[in-house]
This record gives sequence, structure tokens and C-alpha cells, in this order.
Amino acid sequence: MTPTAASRTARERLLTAAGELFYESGIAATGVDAVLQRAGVSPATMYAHFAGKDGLVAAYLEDRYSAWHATWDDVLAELDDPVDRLLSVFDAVDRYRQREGNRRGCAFLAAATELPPGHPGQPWLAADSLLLTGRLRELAVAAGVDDPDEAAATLLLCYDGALARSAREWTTPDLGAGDPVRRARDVAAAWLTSRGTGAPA
Amino acid sequence: MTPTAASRTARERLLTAAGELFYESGIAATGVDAVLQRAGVSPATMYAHFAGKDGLVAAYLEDRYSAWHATWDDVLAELDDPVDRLLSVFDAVDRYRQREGNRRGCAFLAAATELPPGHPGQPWLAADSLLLTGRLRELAVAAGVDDPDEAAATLLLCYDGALARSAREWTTPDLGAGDPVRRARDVAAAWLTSRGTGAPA
DNA sequence: GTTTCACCATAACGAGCGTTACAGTAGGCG
DNA sequence: CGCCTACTGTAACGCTCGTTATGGTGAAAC
Repeated sequence: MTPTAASRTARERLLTAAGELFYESGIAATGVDAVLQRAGVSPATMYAHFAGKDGLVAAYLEDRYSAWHATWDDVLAELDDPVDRLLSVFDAVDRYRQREGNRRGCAFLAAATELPPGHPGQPWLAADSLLLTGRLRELAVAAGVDDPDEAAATLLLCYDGALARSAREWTTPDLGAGDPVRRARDVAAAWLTSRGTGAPA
Repeated sequence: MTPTAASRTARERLLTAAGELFYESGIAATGVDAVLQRAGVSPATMYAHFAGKDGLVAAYLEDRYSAWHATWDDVLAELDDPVDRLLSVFDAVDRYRQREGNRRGCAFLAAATELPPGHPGQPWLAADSLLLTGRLRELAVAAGVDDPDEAAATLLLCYDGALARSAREWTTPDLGAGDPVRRARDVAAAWLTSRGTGAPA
């Protein structure tokens, strides 16, 4: 908007500050003051940009959704093999973590347990679920698996398992367990080769 | 304690009320007043039994832990086959849901995202993790799988995946996906037969 | 130079909530 | 009877936190 600002605009600073704090400390546990202080923004400015804390939360989730969506697109653009493309969710999670320094599980999973029904951020949670289920099914069809719906559901199970385990290991480190995302990819791949592609016993 | 009380004692009523409300609406979102009203207990009585809301939360988690532990024990006592015993986590979840009317994912998973570090309820979350990892590894050893650690980690991945998906489907119903716990059991069983038990290609 | 726009700093308001205090009641028991 | 225990009901305190209001700064626009 303003070409003047030497540093980033207030809205951007608010969004990154909110992203860090909401993600690390939880949404409900993070006060507006903490976000304002980290962003170096005055209250009036924030309420000019967002519809209160709820609006800021919604914008934060939209931001995460866009970043996740774009990351998956990038990974997908580099793959040709249909099975690789079907398993790309896990590679996308890897790259997303690498980009955003994400080490505490899934932001949407945490938000799903924190946000009440009707919260303005809920549509982005639904969008995330829709993206996952829809795209996994498309890719399963393209990969020519026997039952695309079942394959998508199984992939989704492994995906959520990886994220949930990441979240749990954050608070209770389970040494020697290895990377849950890597393991989830392996399990999903094994399931696909044994039952997904037409390989009758 | 008191043989007099015609109905259950105040402590019991508080615990069940807290269990329902904390589980359905979240811990942070549930006010003490709501628990008191549902339990039909005055504030003074509650603070005589528990160390504030945090103490009530801790007692609630202890209660859930005990119930979960006991349920798994019951299921385990009915099984003899080593592989069935290894897969009993999922059957135990089934029975637990049936007993407690549990339909919104895992209470510990939700609590893990809500409770701050150092909260008096954290030990019970750690106990749950420890029970899972420890027991799964024991059962894996007893089942004679090739790599007990890897088998336990894989089972744990499927387990958390089932619970996380249950939680997500609560807010965003994914019709036609079937029961995540059932699916997790199937995936885990398939993984075991293909790689767990000594069945070299 | 004046207007305008985006923004900062501080303070204050108002609601919600965890907590405590203060009386008052019903039943078991010596 | 009187004592003790377990409990109820209401009210109030104190604090946090989201929100709003007020005055002021600095830089681009014309």
C-alpha cells in the first residue's frame, strides 16, 4: 500500500507476530498486548486493520492456509509419477516445516480444539480439511488405485497421525521415535503398494 | 467418605460435571461457574476439595487416565493371541468410547494443546504418553516382531491419527470416511503382517 | 505550507472470571 | 442438647484482557 514504509507495514508485522505467538503459545493463551508489543504496533492501528482479536486470528489462519496451499503446489509441480504425487502431502509438510520453522505440529489441528463454533476463523479450518480430502482423492484417482476414497482416507489418517504425534512429542519428547512425518510417509507408501495399486494376491 | 449423602458426594458430582464440560467445550473455554452450576455445588465446597480450577483440571485428567488405563486392562485381559494383544489399543479405544460416550477425539490430545507448561495436569498427559509407548513396546516384544521399537512407533502413529481425525471430523464432518479407529486398526494390522512379523519376501 | 494519511503512545473503560469471605442450614453423634 | 462436619447461597474483591478514546508524530501529496 504505502511505498514509504522503510520496514514492513503494520499489517504485515502484526500478522507475523500473531503467527509466532499464536502458534507457540496457543491462541487463547496469547493476549492481544503480547502481539502488539512484538509487532511494535499500537492498539488503534490493529483495530483499524482487523476486526478485533477474532479478526486477527482469522487472518492468521488464512495466512497459514495460503502458505500451506502454495507449498503443496510447489512440491506437486516438481513431481510426475502418480504415486509420488499421491504421497506428496508428506513431502509438502517437510518443506513447509523447513520454510516456516514449524516444529510444533499443525496449526489447524490446534486451532480446531481452541476455536468455538461460529468463530470467524472456522472457514479456514474447513478449507484446510476440504483441500486435503479433495486433493488426496483427485491424486488417488490419477494414481489409479483400486478404491480412491479408501486410499484418500488412509493417507489422511497417516497425515493427521504425523501431525498429532509431532504435537505430542513437542511437550513429551519421545526419544528414539524418529520423525513422525517420515514414518507416516513410509506407512502410507507400504499400504499403497500392498493394497492400493492393483496387486492382487 | 460420608455414608450419609443420599446422592453422590460433591467431589464426584464436580468431577463428572467437569469431565463433561471440559471435554465438550474445552478447558479454557469452560468457566468455573458453569461447572459449579452443573454439579450443583457451591464455590466454597469446590475450593475445599480442589486446589482451584487448575486442581480440578488435574483431577479431571487423572480421572480420564484411570478410566483409560482400566479399559485397556479389561480388553487386554480377554485376549491371548500376541498380535491381537498388540492391536488391542484400538479395541480399547472402541470400548472406552462406548463406555464414556466419547465422540470428540482424545481428551489428552486436546489438553496437550491447551495446558501451559508447568500446569498441574501435565503429569497425567505424560503418564498417558508413557503408558502408550511403554505398553506398546512390551506387547510388540511379546508378539515377536522384528523391530519392537519401530512397530510401537508405527502403532502409535496410527493411534494418534485415529484420535486426531476423530477430533477433526467432529467440527468438519467428512461424510463417507468411516470410523477412523477402525481404519487405523486395519492399517496397523496390514503393516504388521507385511513388515512386522518375520515374513521375508 | 497545509493537508492527509498511516501510525504511535498512553490511559481508561467494561466485562468476564477465578477466588475468597461471610453468613446460614441439615444431618450424624457423643 | 450441643458439637462437628459437609455443605449451600450470595456477594464482593481483584485481576486480566479485549476494546475504545485521545492526543501527538512524521512523512508523503499537492
